[in-house]
Amino acid sequence: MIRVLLVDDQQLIRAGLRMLCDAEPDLEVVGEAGNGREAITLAARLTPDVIVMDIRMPGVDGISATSRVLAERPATRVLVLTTFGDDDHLYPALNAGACGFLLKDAPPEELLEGIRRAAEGDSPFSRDVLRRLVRRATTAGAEQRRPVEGLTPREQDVLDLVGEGLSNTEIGERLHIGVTTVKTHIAALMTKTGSPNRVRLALVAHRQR
Amino acid sequence: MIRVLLVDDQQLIRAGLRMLCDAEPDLEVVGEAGNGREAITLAARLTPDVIVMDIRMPGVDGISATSRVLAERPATRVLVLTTFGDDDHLYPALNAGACGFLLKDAPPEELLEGIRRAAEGDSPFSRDVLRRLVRRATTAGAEQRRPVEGLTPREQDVLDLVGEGLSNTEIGERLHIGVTTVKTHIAALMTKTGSPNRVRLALVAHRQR
DNA sequence: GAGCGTCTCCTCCCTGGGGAGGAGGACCAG
DNA sequence: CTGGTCCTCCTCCCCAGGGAGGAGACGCTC
Repeated sequence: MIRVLLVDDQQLIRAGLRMLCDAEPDLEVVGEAGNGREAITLAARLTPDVIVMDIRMPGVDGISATSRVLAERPATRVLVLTTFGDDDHLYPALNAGACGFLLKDAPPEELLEGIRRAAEGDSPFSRDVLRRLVRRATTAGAEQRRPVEGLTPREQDVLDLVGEGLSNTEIGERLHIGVTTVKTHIAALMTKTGSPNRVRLALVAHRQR
Repeated sequence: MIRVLLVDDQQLIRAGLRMLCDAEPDLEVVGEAGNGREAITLAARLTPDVIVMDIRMPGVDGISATSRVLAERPATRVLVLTTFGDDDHLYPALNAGACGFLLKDAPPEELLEGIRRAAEGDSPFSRDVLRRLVRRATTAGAEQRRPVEGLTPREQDVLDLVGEGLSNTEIGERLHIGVTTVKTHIAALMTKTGSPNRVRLALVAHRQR
């Protein structure tokens, strides 16, 4: 028997979710909360297995409520159920410790299955939320190394140090070369990378690593 | 009926997978490949719905084979099935266009369910692979905003544009303020953030977002 | 009203960044 | 040997960047 706490500011939605869960033999709705503050107190008192959590709520929102609840009882599974799957809500929710993220336009079976999977320790995500997650993880990983073709090894050294935020004299000292030499390399780097100023060059250095 | 192509260099595993799939009424194994090269040619000839792809193979590996296959037929669903769930394989595979990533130590039902979900356009992931994906996406997302205490809103505006690599005059034009005002804000930013020069300031801006 | 913080802008000054152009020495391939 | 690339360094020049210091205007709170 999976003990569920429903958190949503619209009682109509809460009622719908409760009916949905009550029809399942393995799900038991142990309580309802209309905002984040109620959710925190009810979670502490009722110790549910899974919390179905809305994000946009008056007062304490679902993100803060999630981190507060998990600070008290880390074993609780928080499943976010919200209308929009935008990144502004997704990543803060995951950072707060939510185990899954479903959209309200999903079919009811997906929610019920998501609650069960959450209770089992799995992480249920709606299809396009998962797609967004993958894209973020892969684009973050794709920017690992992009060699910026055509740089001489010495220019690469200088570029790295520019990316560290060093001045020309500091770069010269670090590489044991004169300041004018550093300037020469930097001039070459700027033309090669098409950077109009030093800060852009530093950004290129960062994008590259 | 879901048409499946099995790709793995060990024929014992291929045989096991084939037996597994043949026992299912909705799955049909249309072919087997022992390396990436075979996989590419067979995928073109057999046009399977789902390819179950191993990564470590002699000759052309599963990553390259995946991108080659998807370049020809983008609608193909490639489901990676491998022994180790390390990041070295995961992100290249996703970048290559794999739709899912399962581990070989998963229960057989998970694989069968994964093939069905892949065919439906979903993205099946093993539990700990998904956990790794979430962690990467969130740690990448955790660096969104770290407010750098004590900055006025206007200073924050200027800091953002410095981070973009704009010059003082460009910043002034963008914010509709004079260059000297920009200088004032930047001076404040440098003392507040402890940056000795503009590039370091830009790095602070980037670390913050 | 006094005080405070923020935004705006000013002047004076000077160093460092950045463009243009040249030059010598080391190395390697044709 | 010659031509090429790369690294090194030079001069001349200009201006954007950056420090110091002051000041007026607005809006807030006490």
